Amino acid sequence: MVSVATTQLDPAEETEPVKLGRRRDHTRDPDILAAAVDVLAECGYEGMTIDMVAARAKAGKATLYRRWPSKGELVIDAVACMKNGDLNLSQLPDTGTLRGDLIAMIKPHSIEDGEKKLRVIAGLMSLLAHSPELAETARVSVVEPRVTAHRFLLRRAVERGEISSRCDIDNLSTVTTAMASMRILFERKTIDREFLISLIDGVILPAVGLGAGPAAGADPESRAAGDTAVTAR
Amino acid sequence: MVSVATTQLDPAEETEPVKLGRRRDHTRDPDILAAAVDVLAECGYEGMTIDMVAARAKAGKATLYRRWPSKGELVIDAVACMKNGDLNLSQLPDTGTLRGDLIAMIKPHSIEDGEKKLRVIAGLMSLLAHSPELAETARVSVVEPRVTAHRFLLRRAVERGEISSRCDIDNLSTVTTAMASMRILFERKTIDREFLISLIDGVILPAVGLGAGPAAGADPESRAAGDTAVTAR
DNA sequence: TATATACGATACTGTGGAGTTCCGGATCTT
DNA sequence: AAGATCCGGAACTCCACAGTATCGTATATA
Repeated sequence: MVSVATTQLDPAEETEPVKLGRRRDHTRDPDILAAAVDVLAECGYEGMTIDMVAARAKAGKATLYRRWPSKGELVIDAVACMKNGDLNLSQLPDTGTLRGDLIAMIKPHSIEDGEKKLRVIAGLMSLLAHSPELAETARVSVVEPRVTAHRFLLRRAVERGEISSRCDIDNLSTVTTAMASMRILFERKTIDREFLISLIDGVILPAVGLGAGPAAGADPESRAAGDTAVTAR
Repeated sequence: MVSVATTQLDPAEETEPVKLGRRRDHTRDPDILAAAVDVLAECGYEGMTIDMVAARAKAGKATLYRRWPSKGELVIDAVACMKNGDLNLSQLPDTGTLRGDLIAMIKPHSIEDGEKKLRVIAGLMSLLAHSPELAETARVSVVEPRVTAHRFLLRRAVERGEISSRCDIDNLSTVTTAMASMRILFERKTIDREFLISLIDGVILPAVGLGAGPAAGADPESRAAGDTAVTAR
């Protein structure tokens, strides 16, 4: 993480207080980091070169090195800036039923966003083992928000009395993200609405005792009523 | 994949039928591949050098290049040779109950083996996106055997009448592997017996309608009876 | 306007690793 | 025994990329 102090007028600071001449244009930092994320998603950490990032950001290579001391630091900042996805605040859906909430979380943009982030993580997976800092940054940016969202919905279902408090909320709130990661990273398939609904109806809901019959899960069309009503967009 | 034809006496073959002099010692191939797997698990694909592998296998660098045309081909063979784990044949446990079977699958050696394989996969994750061949080899070597084993146990439970045929066997047989992968790759924790049992009792069994009460899963100690009896070793 | 700095572009340096070549010694076939 | 081939080891070439330096230009402060 690089300290992005801009104009820094603190008088009690180092011996170089005031800067003359042209100022560094920090409004371009997000573009550079976004370019880095793009290249990371396509090429991985080792395949990514500083020239690629500079070219995609329409910036000079030297400019990047003026702002980040090394490729590694740039990548850490790039991964950290992925955190701001779509489900940041708890303005999560509240449909009154757990199934309605889970279905309402399925949004094309969120899927696309998640797939890209997973591709980025895949590209620097080999670094995670040797860089705990990067590993934690990646976890916080990619998996933690999704797991937290699911945990929130499950806890609300408990408070609502819809499901038992004895449910294994910690594990269940991780299932969807884990299964989606597996599908993208290992099976090289994409995530679609049908797959996510099969997880909800075949794993999550049966596991909390909300299966259609006892231990059901097949025939998801039979309950499409509460589905399409909620999932506009 | 390199063709490991050794003595090749087929008379209808190319114009160079018989080899004179010292023969290539193919009994050392497994050692070299095992060394490659070790280095891969520790350093990842980009961090692995041919010299590392040669040194660990106590072989010469030139020897490796006599047998594999490139680093990439060596890695593909190394990943493929990981397939022979412990649960290869269907000599899986048969305890009479699904829970007993799942618990009996928890063996320290299997866990250790799985963790190492996942570390290998993590190290070449960035290649999987651009090399479908390697991706498929990795999937077949690491995830497919475990998912297949779970699917086998679940189907047997269906045939036994223990669980409903409407269970989502495809998804449920993937859950444990997906959750374990997530835990190792993202959370950097290790897999232990307690975690796997929490998956069985908190996710799998409730999802197939075998929860203690409806939608239970906590308090795994309350059913330790069928547990320790089965899991010797 | 004068000065100082940031900018994009390009050329340059240094390094690490893939792949090759050569060597003396060992091992096989005939 | 003799020739052919393999072995481990080490030196070598080649190249891609991280990081630096330079230059002409653009834009800020004073």
